[in-house]
Amino acid sequence: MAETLSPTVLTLKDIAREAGVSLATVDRVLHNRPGVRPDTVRRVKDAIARNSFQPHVAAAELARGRARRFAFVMPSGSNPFMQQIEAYLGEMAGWLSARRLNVEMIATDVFEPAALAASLEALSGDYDGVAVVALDHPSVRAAINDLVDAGAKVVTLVSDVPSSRRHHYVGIDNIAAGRTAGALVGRLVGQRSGKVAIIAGSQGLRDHAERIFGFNQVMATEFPDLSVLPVLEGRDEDDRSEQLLARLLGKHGDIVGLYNVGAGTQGVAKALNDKAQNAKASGAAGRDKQVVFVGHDVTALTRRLLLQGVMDAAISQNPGHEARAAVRVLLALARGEPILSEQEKIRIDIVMRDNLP
Amino acid sequence: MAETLSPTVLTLKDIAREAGVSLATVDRVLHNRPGVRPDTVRRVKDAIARNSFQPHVAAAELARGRARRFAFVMPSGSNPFMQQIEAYLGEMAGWLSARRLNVEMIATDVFEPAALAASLEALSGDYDGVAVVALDHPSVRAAINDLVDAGAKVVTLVSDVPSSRRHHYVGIDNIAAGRTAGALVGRLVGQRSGKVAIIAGSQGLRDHAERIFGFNQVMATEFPDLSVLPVLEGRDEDDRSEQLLARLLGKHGDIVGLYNVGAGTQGVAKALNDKAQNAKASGAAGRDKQVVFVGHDVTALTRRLLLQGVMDAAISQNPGHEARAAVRVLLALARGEPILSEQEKIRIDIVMRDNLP
DNA sequence: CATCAAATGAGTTGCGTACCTCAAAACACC
DNA sequence: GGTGTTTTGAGGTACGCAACTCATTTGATG
Repeated sequence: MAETLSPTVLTLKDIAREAGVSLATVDRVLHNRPGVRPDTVRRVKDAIARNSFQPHVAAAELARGRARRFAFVMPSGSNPFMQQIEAYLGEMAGWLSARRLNVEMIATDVFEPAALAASLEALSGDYDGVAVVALDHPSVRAAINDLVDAGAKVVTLVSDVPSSRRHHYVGIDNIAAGRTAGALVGRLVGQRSGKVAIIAGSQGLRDHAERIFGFNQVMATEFPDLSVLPVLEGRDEDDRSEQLLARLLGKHGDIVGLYNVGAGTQGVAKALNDKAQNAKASGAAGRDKQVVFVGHDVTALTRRLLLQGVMDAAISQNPGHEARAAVRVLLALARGEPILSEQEKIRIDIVMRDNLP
Repeated sequence: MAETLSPTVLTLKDIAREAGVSLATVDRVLHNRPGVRPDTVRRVKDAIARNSFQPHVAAAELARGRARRFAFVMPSGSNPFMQQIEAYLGEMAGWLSARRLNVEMIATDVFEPAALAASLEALSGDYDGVAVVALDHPSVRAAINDLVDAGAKVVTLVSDVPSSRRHHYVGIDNIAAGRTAGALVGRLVGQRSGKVAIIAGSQGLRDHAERIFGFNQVMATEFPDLSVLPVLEGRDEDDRSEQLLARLLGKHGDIVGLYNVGAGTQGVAKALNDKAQNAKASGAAGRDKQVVFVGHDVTALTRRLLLQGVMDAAISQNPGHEARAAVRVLLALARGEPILSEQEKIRIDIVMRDNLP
C-alpha cells in the first residue's frame, strides 16, 4: 500500500569504508581529481553505484563556501517580454539569496552581433553561469564557446544558437509554435475561405522565421481554402505595423485571418479596429465578418485584447517559467546535478480569454 | 548596465552583533522560541530586516539533521492521470534523495470518505508533509484539520477541500477549465448550429461539477445557436460511456460538439468513430460533418486521438508540474520559506495537435 | 533588601561535504 | 638496492546553522 520513492542514503564515510579506501580518495574520485589508480577508481565508483550514493546537496553547498554568480545577458530597450523575465527574477530574490546565488542582469544590444559578442567575452572567468538571449551569428557562437571553455555553464534563452557548445536551451520550439498558430487561425476561421495575412518583426530573426515556416506549413497542407499573403515586416514597431497592415486590409477585402509573429501588437490592433469600424459603418457585421487574430505572448496589452475579443488567441511561452528554468538549469549544471528535463522544458501555451493566467 | 538582484547576505553572527544580542537570542527569535522580551524581539527583527538576512538554506538543512518525510495519498486503481503523477515523482528520485527527502505513495479509495479519512488519520505525527487527492466531505475535512494540528503541512492535489485548513491547493481552477472547454467547442464548431453533448464521470465530483458549470456558462452567454443536452454520467468507465453516447448520437442527428469532462475517453472515441463511419457510408462527409470533441488531460490515448484528428483539443493540467509543485510547496512550507506562488500555480493548458508536449 | 522568575549570554556539538597538507606506502626504473 | 615518482592514507579546518545546556544578569515583586 505504501511505497517509498527515496532509498536511505549513506554518507561519504560509508562509501570509503565500503570501498576500503580513505575519505580523501573517495573525494578525489568524486571530483575527478588526479592521483588515483584506475583500478581504485573503479572500486570506489562501484561502491558509489552499489549504494546509489548521492552527495548531500546541502552539505556540498555549504562546504564549497563561496556564492555562485550567474549573469543574464538580455536585450536593452523596452521589450515587455524581457521585462517580465526580469520581473520574475526579481520575485525570486529571496529564493536566490537563501541559496547564496548572485544573479546579475546585463543589458546589451542583442541585435548587434559585435556588441553581444563583446558583452559575452567580458564575462569570461567571472561567472559560474551565463544565460543569454542570443543572436545566431558566428562571432556570438565563438563568444559562447569561449565562455564554455573558460568553465562557465551557458544556457541560451528564448532564442537558441544550436551550433554553439552551449549546455542547454531554455525556450520553445518556434516551428511548432508557428504550426500551432496556423492550426488556430485555420480552425477558428471555420468554413469561410479567403486570405490570411502575416506580420512579423523581421524574417531575419531566427525565431520569427521559424514561426512563419511552421505557420505556412500548416496552412498549405490543411487549409487549402485559405491563401497566405506575403509577409509584412513591421520591425516590431507599432506605427510601421499599423500602416503596413492598414494598407493590406484596404487592398484585400477578403482577409479572414491574421497572424502577428512578433511585437508591434498595439499597431496591429489599431489597424484591425479601424477596419471593423468601417465594416460596421457600411452595414456588414457579426462574428462572420471578423478577422481571426492570433499573436504571441501574454502582456498587459494582449490580455486586454483577448478580453475584448479583438484577439482570439495568444501563443505564449511563460516568461516566469523561462526565468526560473534558466536559473535552475544553471544551478544544476554548476552543481553537476542532472537536469529534470521534463520540468525545464518550456511549453507552447495556447491562451484564450478563459484560460488567461 | 549591470544590476545585481541578490544583495550580499550576512550570517547569524552578523545579525547578533547588529542587534547587540547573542547568537542564542537571535536563534530564539528566528524560531519563535519563548523567553525573549518583546522589545528585544523587535530589535532583532529590525536587524534581520535591515540586512535582509536569510538563513543559508544549505546550512539550515544540514543542521537539522534528520530527513523529511512526505506522504502522497492518491486514489487506488488505474487512473492514468494519477499514474503519471507517480511516474514523475519517480523521475525526481535523485533530486529527492540529494535533499534527503522521503516521499511515500499511499493508495486509498479516495471516493470512500471513511476510508480516506482513516488513511489520513493514520499518518498523524509521522510525516512532515502530506499531499492528498481529496474528496470534499466533512470527515475528510476533519482528518485534514487534525493533520494540520499535529504539525504536518498539508497540500490538496488536483481536487481541493477549501473549507479545511490545508495550507495550499495545487491544481487548476476547474470552472475556468470548463469555460475554456466551452469557448473551444463553440469557436471550433464555427457557424454551424446544433446540439452539444456533455459526458462526465459524475456530477457529484467537485471538479467535474465545476467544469460543467463553467462550460454551460460560456455556452449560454456566447453561443446561443448551440443548445446543450442534459449531462450523461459515464462514471469514467469506457463501456458505459460508449453506450450512453452512442444512444445519444443516434437520437440526435444534429450534434455538432462534445465535451468529455472526465475519463472514459476510450469509449467516447469509439462511439464517435462509429458515428463517423455511418455518416461516411451514407454519403455525408467532410470536416463540416464532424463532431467537435474536446476533453481533458494528455495521455497516451488522447495524444493519439489528437494526432488522428478525432479529438480537437485537450484541456490539460500538467501532471508533472503538479507533482513537482506539490513537493516544492511542501518543502517550502516545512522550511518556513515563502512559496513562489507564480511558479506553483497550475495553468490550464490547451493542447492541440501541434503543441502536443 | 531578599527572592524568584524571566531574559539573556556563552558555549558546545553535530550535520556531510570540500579542500588542503603532509607523510607514508607502493611502484617503476635503472 | 637505490632513486624518483605516483598513489594513498590520515587528519585537520571550515562552512552556517539548529538545538541544546548551563550560568549569569535583569527586572519585578513583596
